[in-house]
Amino acid sequence: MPHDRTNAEGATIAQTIRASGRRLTIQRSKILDALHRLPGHSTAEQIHAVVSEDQLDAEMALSTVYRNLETLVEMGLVTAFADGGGVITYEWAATETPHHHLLCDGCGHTKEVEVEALDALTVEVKREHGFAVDLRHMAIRGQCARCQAGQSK
Amino acid sequence: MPHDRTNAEGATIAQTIRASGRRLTIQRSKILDALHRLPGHSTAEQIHAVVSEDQLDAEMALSTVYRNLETLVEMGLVTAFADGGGVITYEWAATETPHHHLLCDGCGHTKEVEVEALDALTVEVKREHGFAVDLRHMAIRGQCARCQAGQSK
DNA sequence: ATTACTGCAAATAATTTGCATCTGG
DNA sequence: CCAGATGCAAATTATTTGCAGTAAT
Repeated sequence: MPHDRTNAEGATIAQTIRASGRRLTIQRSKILDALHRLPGHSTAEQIHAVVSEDQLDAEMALSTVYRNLETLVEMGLVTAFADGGGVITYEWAATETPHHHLLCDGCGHTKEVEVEALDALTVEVKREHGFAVDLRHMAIRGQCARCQAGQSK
Repeated sequence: MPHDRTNAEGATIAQTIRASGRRLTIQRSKILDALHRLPGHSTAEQIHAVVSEDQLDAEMALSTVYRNLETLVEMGLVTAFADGGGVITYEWAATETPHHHLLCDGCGHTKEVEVEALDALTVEVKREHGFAVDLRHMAIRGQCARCQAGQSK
């Protein structure tokens, strides 16, 4: 079902997983596939839905999705991101284009953008505090243009 | 018990609250007091604890704390901030010095800092996307110096 | 054969909500 | 007096965990 994807080091994901003493189960494979196919950030529920879509075999347990996501994050294959509402979203780490999130407090909408100033920020924070910023998790909150105009709460 | 604090517009908090058709109850007053006294970001539980400290009268319900915090956020007197773990922290909005949060994904520690590059970021995002960044909610995630060195997960 | 992984159901944790009662203005 | 606020307990939501059975290597 998953067709030999490769990671940053050129090894297949399957190899990477087995090399860490873990197993490539059907469910893990499906989750990997879903993550790879889904565009942006997805919740565990969404991933579970996608995975349960091709309902040829039995539905997988939600807890299995959670456990796998945790494992994959641990392995660095997936990144987790908690936006402003106790909901965690996951994303395939190899997604090439780094992007950032404008999160509107007014309407709740999210927009993904590239922000040059973040490079400067990364450098500054590293120099001043020795802290290595992970831009993939950067949520920029505020008010979108629309919400600033009409205070449409 | 609370001694006529004033908000940005110079009106007393009490006036501001009443003007919005709300009432200044004893519990609201205590919560306001706690928020004002507490230094940084506090969870609902922490605020509840502080408020229940001066145990002269009955303990207030946790739900009352939550409801009040929601109301105060709505009124703009308090800001809410969700860091990376489904936990919301609240803070008195009038806290003068704007600061930002370095959130280490390794050890989970938070450090508050000032980052100049964020001013540039604010300008850029506003110009390019018309989005008004709210720096009070800016969480910068990554790895602190310690965790980068020894990968003490 | 091991032992990691899965499913299921029950357990948490944080926050929300329904409702009868109380109280500030 | 009466709408907004409170207390309490039950309900949600998102996620985690224990355990016995299943399957990947």
